[in-house]
Amino acid sequence: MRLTTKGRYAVTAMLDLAFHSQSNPVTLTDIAARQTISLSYLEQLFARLRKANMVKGIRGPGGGYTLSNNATEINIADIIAAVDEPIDATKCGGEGNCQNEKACLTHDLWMGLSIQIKDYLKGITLAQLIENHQIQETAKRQNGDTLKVIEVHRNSELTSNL
Amino acid sequence: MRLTTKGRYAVTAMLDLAFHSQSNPVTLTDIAARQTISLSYLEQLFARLRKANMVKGIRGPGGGYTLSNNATEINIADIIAAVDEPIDATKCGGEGNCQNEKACLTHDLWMGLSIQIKDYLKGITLAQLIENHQIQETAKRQNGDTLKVIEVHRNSELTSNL
DNA sequence: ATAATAGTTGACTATTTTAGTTGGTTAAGT
DNA sequence: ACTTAACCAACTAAAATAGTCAACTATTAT
Repeated sequence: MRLTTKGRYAVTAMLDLAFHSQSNPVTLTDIAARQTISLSYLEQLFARLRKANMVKGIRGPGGGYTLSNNATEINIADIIAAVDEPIDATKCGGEGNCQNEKACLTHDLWMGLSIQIKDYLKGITLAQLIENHQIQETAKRQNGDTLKVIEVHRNSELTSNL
Repeated sequence: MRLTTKGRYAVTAMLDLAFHSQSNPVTLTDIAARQTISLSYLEQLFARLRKANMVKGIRGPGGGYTLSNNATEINIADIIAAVDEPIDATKCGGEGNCQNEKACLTHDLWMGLSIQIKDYLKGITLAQLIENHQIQETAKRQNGDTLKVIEVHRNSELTSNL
């Protein structure tokens, strides 16, 4: 699992799409303008998203893109995986043909962590992000807190969960 | 929070260090050989890790690097942050001087997610990764399962936690 | 003292990825 | 027909990643 600006663009664009494609398809031109991403770069990203069957393109006037599935079905890990082709991560070819066991050990550890991160992002959907945000917005309005609204998440269950 | 091969190298090297620097300092040459990372690239990474006060360099014969703190005190997010200078993520300068509220909205959402990921990685220490791995190793020996040992983590608490 | 070890520094290079550009073709609506 | 907007491919610029080279400095063993 890699997490680069490319993936961020994709997630941002998908979020934008989830927001605005409730009734009508959304054009890439609109997303490009709103999110300040170049149209052609968006085209590249959406070519991959379409291949991964996450969005549907509708041609012609009034066309644009819509989500293939409900926003509750689309998780962040899949979006990132769609645009960001994966890297092998293990130098030793994947299935440890590495002589020294200890050499592979840390690769192995990283792989484990990588899977954890992926699982974590798999558990977050577009719908959750949006809904969560709205909850925060109302909370913000209620107590007038300007910042650190999001800083709530404590991962105390992690150890027990591993 | 970004997650690139650079960060992976850093985490891998730190894991290697945590393993081997129990009694004696570990040289970058050793780590380079074990993890197949070029020595000079490691030097660059460790220059940053040292500045971030995560490792101590010991000069002269028998020298090398040791962890500055106990492996239980070192979390993954800090390692990555040390080598991977952060990007702004928001086009609108950070403190939303963006005219259209909706334009900022998705940036905002991404930022929220980014913080979540960071918090998540902050909760994982080198010691946990190693310990966790050993548990899995014994489990692997016990029931002879070759693969998908790590695939345990389910994030059902996520929604409630947000 | 001196040699060996090993960290420290900086400049430089190659490769890859990211981001954007240009210039089209194809499908659908009016 | 004409417009709109997806779709497609090749190409380019800029940045990040990964690695190289060479000189230098601090430490310690002999």
